[in-house]
Amino acid sequence: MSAEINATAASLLGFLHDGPMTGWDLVARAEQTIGPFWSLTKSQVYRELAYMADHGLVTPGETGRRDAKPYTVTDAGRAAFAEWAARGPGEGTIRLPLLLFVTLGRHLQPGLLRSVLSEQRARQAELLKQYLGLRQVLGEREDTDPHVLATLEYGITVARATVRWIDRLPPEVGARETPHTRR
Amino acid sequence: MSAEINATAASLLGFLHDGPMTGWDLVARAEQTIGPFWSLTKSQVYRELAYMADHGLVTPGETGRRDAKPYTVTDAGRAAFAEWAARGPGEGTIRLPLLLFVTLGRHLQPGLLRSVLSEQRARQAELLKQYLGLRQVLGEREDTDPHVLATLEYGITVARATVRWIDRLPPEVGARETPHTRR
DNA sequence: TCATGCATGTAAGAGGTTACATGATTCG
DNA sequence: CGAATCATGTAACCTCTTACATGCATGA
Repeated sequence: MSAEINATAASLLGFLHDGPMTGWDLVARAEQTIGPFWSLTKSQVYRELAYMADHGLVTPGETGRRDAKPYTVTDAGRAAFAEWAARGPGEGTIRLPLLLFVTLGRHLQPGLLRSVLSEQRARQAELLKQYLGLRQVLGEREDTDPHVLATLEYGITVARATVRWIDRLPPEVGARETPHTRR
Repeated sequence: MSAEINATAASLLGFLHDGPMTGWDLVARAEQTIGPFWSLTKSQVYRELAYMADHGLVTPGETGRRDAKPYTVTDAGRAAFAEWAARGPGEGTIRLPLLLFVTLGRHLQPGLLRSVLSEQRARQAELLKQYLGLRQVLGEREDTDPHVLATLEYGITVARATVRWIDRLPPEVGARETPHTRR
């Protein structure tokens, strides 16, 4: 049994399966391939890399230009990754501030929820446009990993669903003092 | 300017706008009305209640049966809530382990991703069924807050979208060693 | 030479989870 | 009387964010 790792470390190990990378590379890679669904900061990355190096899951290579320190995944690292994967993705904690906002809409200043929703709609529509553009580009390349494309597809699906959800919200949502509030 | 509060405290304050509640009540209420999109634990609830009582945003009432201590929101509390609301919901950090899993699918044991996806599909379908039943029940009652209903509607929309997304995934997703992996 | 991008890290604090500990009340 | 539910809280730990600090390399 190898060292236990968390999902953050596992994501780094996963990326390292494609070859040695520096912390900086990893941040960029995560941002590009799964940014919208898996946030991580450089602080976390350097911490997890240090932890993993300590436990022999990765080995630092020679420092290249500009102090770049590439890490390579070891056999133990691959084993730890496989163990993490075998545990499955779990349910994960979901915290969507927008939904909290909507739920509490009854107690917000008149108009606030409405403006927040229209802003969100614009944001999601913009995101959708970007995703569609990206799909176009990636879809044309032959070396695109279908898994990455699938993630993108999820983004498209959800962005689209969110926009439609906002459009179909009843007019009472965002209105002040819905009947049942009175007591 | 009143004390700064975080989204967790704000959610509690929001719920308290409907009348005094104990920590226990708040946990239950959150679970019921927004559970799937806004997780919180009792540890957090008691911590935030203590903090807010300290800062005069809520006042504990007399201990009722079984040590139940109901909290009432104060004017300062309402002000703090309004300030939080004025800041808007922000973008929020999203971390969906399933999507990370899919992204890294190329490096998973053959079949693992496939089984994870089919399990997720079942889970989402089950969730969808529950949501639809709940909508039926809540929709018939006249005192249902349309905002709560709207949140539920989002759950339905996304669950449905997720199921369809899984159903439409190309066969390569979950398969071992897609062409571009070879180097 | 100066701004930008590459590159690594530390420190402090906020937020969130899990396990532990305790006790009252109700219902069967 | 015993199990389930109600009810509060603490302690330890993990994770994540933000701000700070440093320095090299490249290109305009």
